[in-house]
Amino acid sequence: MGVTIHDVAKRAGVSPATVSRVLNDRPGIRAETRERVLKAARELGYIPDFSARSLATKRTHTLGFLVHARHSLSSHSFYGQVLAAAEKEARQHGYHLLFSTVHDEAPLMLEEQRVEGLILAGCDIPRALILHLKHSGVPFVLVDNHLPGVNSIVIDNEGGAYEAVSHLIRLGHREIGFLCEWMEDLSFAERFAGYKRALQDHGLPYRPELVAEGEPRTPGSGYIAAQRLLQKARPSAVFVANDLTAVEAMRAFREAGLDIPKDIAVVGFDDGDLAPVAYPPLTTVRVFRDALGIQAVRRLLYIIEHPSTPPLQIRVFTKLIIRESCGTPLHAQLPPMPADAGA
Amino acid sequence: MGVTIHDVAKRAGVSPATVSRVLNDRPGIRAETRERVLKAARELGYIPDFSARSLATKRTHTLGFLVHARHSLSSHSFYGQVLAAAEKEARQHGYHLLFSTVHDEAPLMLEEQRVEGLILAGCDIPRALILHLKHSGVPFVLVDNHLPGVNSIVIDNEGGAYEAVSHLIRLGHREIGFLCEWMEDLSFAERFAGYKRALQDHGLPYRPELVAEGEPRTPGSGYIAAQRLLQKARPSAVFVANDLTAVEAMRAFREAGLDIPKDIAVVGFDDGDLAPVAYPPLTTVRVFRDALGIQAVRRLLYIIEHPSTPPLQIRVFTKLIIRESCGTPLHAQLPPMPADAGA
DNA sequence: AACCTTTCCGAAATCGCTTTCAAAATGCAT
DNA sequence: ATGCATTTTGAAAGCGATTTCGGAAAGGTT
Repeated sequence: MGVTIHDVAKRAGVSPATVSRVLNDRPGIRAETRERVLKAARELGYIPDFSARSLATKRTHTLGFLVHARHSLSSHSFYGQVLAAAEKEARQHGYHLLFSTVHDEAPLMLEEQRVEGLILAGCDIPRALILHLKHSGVPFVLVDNHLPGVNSIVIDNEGGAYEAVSHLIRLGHREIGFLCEWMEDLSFAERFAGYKRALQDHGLPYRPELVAEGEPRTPGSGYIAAQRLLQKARPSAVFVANDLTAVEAMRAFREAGLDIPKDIAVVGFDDGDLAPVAYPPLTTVRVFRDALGIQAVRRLLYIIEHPSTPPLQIRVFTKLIIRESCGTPLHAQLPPMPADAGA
Repeated sequence: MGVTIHDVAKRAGVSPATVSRVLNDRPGIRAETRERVLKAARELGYIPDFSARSLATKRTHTLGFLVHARHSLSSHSFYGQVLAAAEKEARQHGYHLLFSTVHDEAPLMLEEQRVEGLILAGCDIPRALILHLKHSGVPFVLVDNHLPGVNSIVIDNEGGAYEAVSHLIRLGHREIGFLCEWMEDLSFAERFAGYKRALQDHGLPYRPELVAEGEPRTPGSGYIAAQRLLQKARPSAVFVANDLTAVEAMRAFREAGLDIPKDIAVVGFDDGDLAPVAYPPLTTVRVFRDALGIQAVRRLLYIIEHPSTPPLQIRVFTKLIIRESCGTPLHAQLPPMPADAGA
C-alpha cells in the first residue's frame, strides 16, 4: 500500500525521472532501460497516485456531470441512461465522471480544479448558472438544453414532433390535440412548435381549444391535462409531449369512456421504459439517450483540447416508433379490411 | 485563475501556514489574525486546490458509485434514484461521487487513491470483484446485494414479498402464481422465498406449476413468463417479482382474455415510475430508493472513519402500496356492495 | 585517439497545500 | 521590570508525481 515512483526507481536502478518518462511514454529512453522499469513497476504493483499526478500536470481527467436536483420523476430514468452512456464514452478516453445534482445556484466548487469540464443535463439548469459558466470560460456542454453561443447537444424536439403529428395526419386525423405538462419547459415548447408547423404544412388550422397543459410538477399532470382537453374539445388524436404524460392522459381518456386507439389515437415522445409496456403500447418518438451522452463527452473533450473552438450545437435526430396507440389509418375503418369482410 | 494560499498569505501579511490553519479551523489563531486572513481570502476569491490538498492530506472526499454495466433496462431508473439520493447525502457531508459502471471484472483503478470508498449497487456485481475488495481492505458497501461478512444495505425482499402475497391471500385468493424474469437473480430468489413462506404460513400448498420465469435479460420477459404460466395453470392472482415484469405479464393476461383484476389479480414489486401509470395502476411493494442511497453513504462514511468497525447488514423495509390491480376482496364479489345492490 | 554529435538519464525545482517544530510574541505573577 | 508559562506564528519539510536543464554515455568521424 503506497508504492511510489521512488520505490520503482530504486528497484530498477534508475531515477524517478526516468520512471516517470517510461510510464508516460516519453521519448528518449533506451529500450533496455524501459523494459527494466516496466518490469520493476509491474513487480511492485505500482499505481500512480492520482492527486500527485494531477497536481503536477494540472489535469484531473475528470468531467462533471450535473443534473438539476428537482426534476420530474420520469427524468431519473432518462438522464440515468444519458449518464451511463456518457460514462462509457468517457472511460474510453481515460476520463471519469463526477456526478452531482445542481442545487439552485450551486457555486460549483467542483469546477475549481477538480474537473476539467462540465456536462449540464436537462433544461431546468438555472440560466444564471449557464451564463456564469460561459462568462468564466470553463469548458462545458449542455445536453437537452441550449442557449445561443454555448456548446450543446440537443434533441430534435421540433422535428420529432413534426414527424409524430404528420404521422397522425397521414392516418387521416384532422382534429389533433396537443398535451403537455407545462409550456414553460423548453423541450415542450419546441415540441409544441413542431406540432403547429405540421398542422400548418398540411393545411390544417391551429385551434387553441385543442391544446391543454397540466400542472407544472405534479404527478398525474397528464391526467389533468387530458381532462382539461376533453372539456374543451373532442379530437380524434392527440400528440403528447412526453411518454409519462401520454400514459397518464390515456388513463383519463379511458375513464372518459374513450377507446384507444379506436376513439382517440395518441402518440408520445421519448420512448423510455414506459412506452413499450403501456396499454396500449405507445407509439412515440424515440430519443437516442446514449447518443446524447456520447456526443456530450466527445464534444466536451474536444473543447478541452481546443479551448478556442467556436461553439457548436449538435442535434441528434429522433425516430418515430410505431406501436399500437394510433391504430390503423382512420379511413380504413370505413371499408373494412378485405380479410375481415367475410367474418 | 490560480490564486494560491501564498497570495492570500501575502495579502494578509502572514505565512501560508497560518492561512492554512484558519481555513481549516485549526485552533491557536488569534481572532484578529483569523479575520484578517478570512478577509484576504474572500477578497482574492481564494479556492483551495483540490489535488494539492488531497495530496497533502491523503483524503479525496470522494466516493465511488458503481453499477454493473449491463443490467436490466428498468434498473436505470432504479439506480438513478439511488444515485441521486446518495449524491445528496454525500454532499451534505462534504463528499462527492465518482460514478462508474463496472465492466465485467473492472480492475478498478479508481480505488487507488482517487476515492476513499466504494458503493456497489445492484446484485449483478461480479462476486469475484466483491471478494477481491473485501480481501484488499478497501472500505465499501453493497446496495441491493449482500454477502456474508460485508457491509451491505439490502431491501427486505423476502418480507415485502411475504406481505404482498399475504395481501392476496387476505383478499381471498387461494391459487396464487409467482412470476419473475429469472430465478438466478438474488433479489428475485428472495422474493420467491417470501412468496413461499406466505403460502405456507397461511396453510396453502406450494405448487410448482404456479410459478414461471421468463428469459434472462430479454425485453418482454414478463410477457413470456405469463404465457408459460397460463399454459400450466390458471391462478386467480399472481405475485410478480418486479413491476416491469408485472406490467408485461398483465399484457399477456389481457391478450388471453383475462380481465385485471376481475379474472386475475396482480401485484408487483418496486413501485417505480411504471406502477402508478400502469393499466390498471399496479398494486406493488414500494422500495425506498432514497433510503438505500442515503444509508449507503452514511454507512460508508462511518466505515471510512472507523476502519475496524465490524460489518453490518442494514435492511430497509418495504411498504405495500395498494392500487387497482388487485381489486377488492374476492368474496366481496359474491354479495355485491350494498350501494350497488339497487343499481 | 581525440573530438563532436546524439541519445539517455539524473538532480533538483515545482505543483499548492498541510503539518511539525521551534522561535517569537504575549500574558501573568512576582 | 523580570522570568516563566502560554499562545501565536513562521520556516521548512513533506505529499508523489512531472519536467527542465545540464551532464554523462554512446556513437560516428577524421
